Amino acid sequence: MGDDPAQLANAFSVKLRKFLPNSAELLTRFLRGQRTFGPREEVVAGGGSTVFVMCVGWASAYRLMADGNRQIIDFRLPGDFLGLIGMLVGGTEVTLETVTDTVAWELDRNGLMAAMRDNQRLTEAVLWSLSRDAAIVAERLVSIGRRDAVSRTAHLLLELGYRLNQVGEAQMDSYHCPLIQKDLAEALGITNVHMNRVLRYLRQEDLASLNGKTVTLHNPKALRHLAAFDAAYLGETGTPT
Amino acid sequence: MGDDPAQLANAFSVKLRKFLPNSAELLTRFLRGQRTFGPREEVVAGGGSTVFVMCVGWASAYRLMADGNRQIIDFRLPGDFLGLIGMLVGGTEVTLETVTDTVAWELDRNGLMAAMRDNQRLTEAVLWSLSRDAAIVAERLVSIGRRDAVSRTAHLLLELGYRLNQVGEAQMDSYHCPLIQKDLAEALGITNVHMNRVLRYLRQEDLASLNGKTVTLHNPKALRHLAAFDAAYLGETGTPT
DNA sequence: CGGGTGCTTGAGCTGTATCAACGTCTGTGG
DNA sequence: CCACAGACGTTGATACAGCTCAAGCACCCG
Repeated sequence: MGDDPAQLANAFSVKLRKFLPNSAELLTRFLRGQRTFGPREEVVAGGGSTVFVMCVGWASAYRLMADGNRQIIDFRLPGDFLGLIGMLVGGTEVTLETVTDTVAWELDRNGLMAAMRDNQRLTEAVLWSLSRDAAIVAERLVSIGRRDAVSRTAHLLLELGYRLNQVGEAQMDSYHCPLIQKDLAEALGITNVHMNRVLRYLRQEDLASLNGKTVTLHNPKALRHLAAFDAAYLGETGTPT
Repeated sequence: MGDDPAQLANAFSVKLRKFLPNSAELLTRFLRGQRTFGPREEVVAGGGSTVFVMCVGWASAYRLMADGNRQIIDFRLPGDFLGLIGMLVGGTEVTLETVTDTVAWELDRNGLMAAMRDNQRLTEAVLWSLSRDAAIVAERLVSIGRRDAVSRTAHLLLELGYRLNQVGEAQMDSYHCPLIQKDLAEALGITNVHMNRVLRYLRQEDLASLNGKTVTLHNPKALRHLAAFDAAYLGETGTPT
């Protein structure tokens, strides 16, 4: 999957298909333009207030602390909105940065708001996306608050797999993951050194491994049990993996 | 604050006044009824899919873990929606429970969705509320992920003060807080024993205290510095406290 | 006045952080 | 083709924030 233009908004369409049968076509109406970013590049609006839709690549939303530490709030995958939370509540001090080469659509905020007035399904799609994003953040909050580092890691690896699967970018028990150990650590509230030890443990126990940008879930069932993972918050109905 | 009917939806009106000049009147159209709950009572929909708006009292949204531990995701105050996140993404495994005696309005989900079609301002108000709720959860995620227990606590006490202040339920540097130490601990990802020690520290350093259901911020400036608190994510513009 | 609920404190333990070093891969320029 | 630099991964030793277990205290209410 890559720079095939026909596929650019595919993830978005797939993700929101139950709300918006013709979502990609619809977005075109208030599209400001298609933007491309290199890896580890900050994503900023071209001017005025905008929202992005991820087409290709991974990004992260994070908070930079005064001491230089980062807390990654969420990873953004193809089909996800970027900057939706900050669209209405300003000054949230959250930075958006790509992980990989990225292609995104830049949407006009006012155009989007106006279109929502005419299209009930679009309104539901945006509300649903926002709710789902909030649910994902809440789930990570639960992880960091009440699960140990191993369970947290298992939970995140499963979540990413499910989310990629929902937009057709994951095989059964493995997927491409461009994150480095430091990224995972910063998302899970632990240090990169400890992240390394946790990954070693998961590898030794034959549960999961991250090798050469590929995550392999060697024992998804045990992982789900270990992390008490329930995909309902992602809008899942069944259990694909 | 209390059982004055005219004031019931006051907090909601105040909070959303920049979007909805006549919010309370508007909600009446798809109001299912007014519900009252005792303290520590689970809030469940009367039937069908509904959303609540808090009028009087405090509540919490939490996840119950398999081992009996709780992670409180957010406290819900007067003027806040209750169950908005779970409205569209089903089965999120989040329980809603009151802290105090509570009065809430129960709204019909479909009525709300329909009203949003006709009223752009209502759409913005709901989106804004959802965004703000998400921002609050994200902020707590940052706290738990990258701040120590003392800073986390300071941050939460400040946040609650600001949020209450926004709906006219907090004095300058103190407010009524019905939470017990265990509640705070469960929101901050620490144990109640440690919460106790943290509160003692804050008291000894003359920073803040929780005494007899009253939070007093003895040194708000130092607290804000300690927690690197910036109220922007709450939709603040200035600094009221 | 007894029991429950919440608060407080102590002692010891553990999961994770910190600090520091070394290994390994990859791309780059001489 | 080698040498080098830089980024990432790995490992060990030690420190400490916060957890667990346990006990006692203070208050409120029936």
